[in-house]
Amino acid sequence: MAGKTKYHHGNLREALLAAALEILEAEGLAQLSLRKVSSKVGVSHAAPAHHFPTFGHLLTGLASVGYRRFDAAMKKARMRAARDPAAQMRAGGKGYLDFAVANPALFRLMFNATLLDWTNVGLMAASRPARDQLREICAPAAARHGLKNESQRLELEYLVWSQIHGRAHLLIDRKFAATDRDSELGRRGESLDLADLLFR
Amino acid sequence: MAGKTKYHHGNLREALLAAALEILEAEGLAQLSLRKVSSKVGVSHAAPAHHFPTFGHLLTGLASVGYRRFDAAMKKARMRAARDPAAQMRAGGKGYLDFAVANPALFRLMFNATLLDWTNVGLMAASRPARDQLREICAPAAARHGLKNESQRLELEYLVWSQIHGRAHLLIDRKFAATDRDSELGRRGESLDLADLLFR
DNA sequence: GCATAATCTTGTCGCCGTCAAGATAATGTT
DNA sequence: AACATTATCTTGACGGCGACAAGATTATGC
Repeated sequence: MAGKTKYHHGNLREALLAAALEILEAEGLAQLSLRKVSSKVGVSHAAPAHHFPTFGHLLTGLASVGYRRFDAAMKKARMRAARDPAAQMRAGGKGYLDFAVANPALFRLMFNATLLDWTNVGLMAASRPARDQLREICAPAAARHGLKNESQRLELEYLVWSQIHGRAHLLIDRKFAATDRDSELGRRGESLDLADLLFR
Repeated sequence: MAGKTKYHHGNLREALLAAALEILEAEGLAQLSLRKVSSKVGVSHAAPAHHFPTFGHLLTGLASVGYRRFDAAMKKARMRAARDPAAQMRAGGKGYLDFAVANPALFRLMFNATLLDWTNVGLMAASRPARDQLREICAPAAARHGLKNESQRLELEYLVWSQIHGRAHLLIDRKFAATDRDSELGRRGESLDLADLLFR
């Protein structure tokens, strides 16, 4: 089943995704191509067609893998943290940032609406758990501020999400001063923290 | 000087940038190509080479144009607003979001570190004024919170910047519920605002 | 008026995504 | 067990792409 010189690969779809992920983070999205992925896996240039009809389908598959790892990174960070609301919010943010810094090209891809097919059921399913975690993290803060209607609760989620999402983007796009990046000052937030402002 | 059938175009560099901007927002970055821009302007496929040696140089030129308009959008929004610190912060954010929503593809390009040459002096110069506005907007809040050292002041700027930058990205990547996008609820922040938290 | 440089065109190359047609292997049916 | 059907992979081709080279045309400076 895992032979080398077989006409049928046996696990081509996953092999293509793995190879594509390596190329994506090593060389960037602009250097990612179906033909390069194919040759890395050892199949012909047209082999991916049956598993990924177009290049866009491959990107959507990559994003699905990314969202599962993204969700896992946040869950892991939160489990290591204390259970109080502020600590959970900070831990979720830390997992968010750690993932983005470790997989910058994948992170950009996952949040680029123009490159992905968001009608794809696999992508929708893969991205839902991370979104649910955001809701869990924000629920205590919403209660703390007495937000009752759904729209107010949503707006708080947008505030928290925006802050951490923007920090992730600015970090991977090198918009923070080098000294702060290296000392993780821009990564964690020392002097002023959104969780501080929300829970004080 | 503005003749039609001249061997020398006369203003090719600006014409290429203008055509590229149209294609970028109309069809997206993935559909932007030197050859398409060339044919839109009416020159040969190799004409841009002297003004933009590679495709990356064209993107860097586009980003420079973008940063100038970006700075102007924020300045305009702030001039229309009241002079108190909270109003100035909200107005700057509104200009930020308006620009991103009006030019989503350009906005993504401007903040994608992997696609641009940030050693380019034109790009550095074009991007500086917008960064300076962020400092102006945050200065009153830093004083309000008694932040003295440079690193604390910087960290506050990162907090404010991250929040608005993340909101811009999430907006253009359609991460906010449709009802909220349409009613501009996700765009402005009704129930909870970072300026509220900082200046209350 | 002439040399020099700047600008644009034509032609070519290899890489790309995509499609078509055919080869090979796995699966299901009897 | 034999056979048909389907899934999977290969080879070949097409046009579009960025980049480079060589030559044509125009502007600039002496």
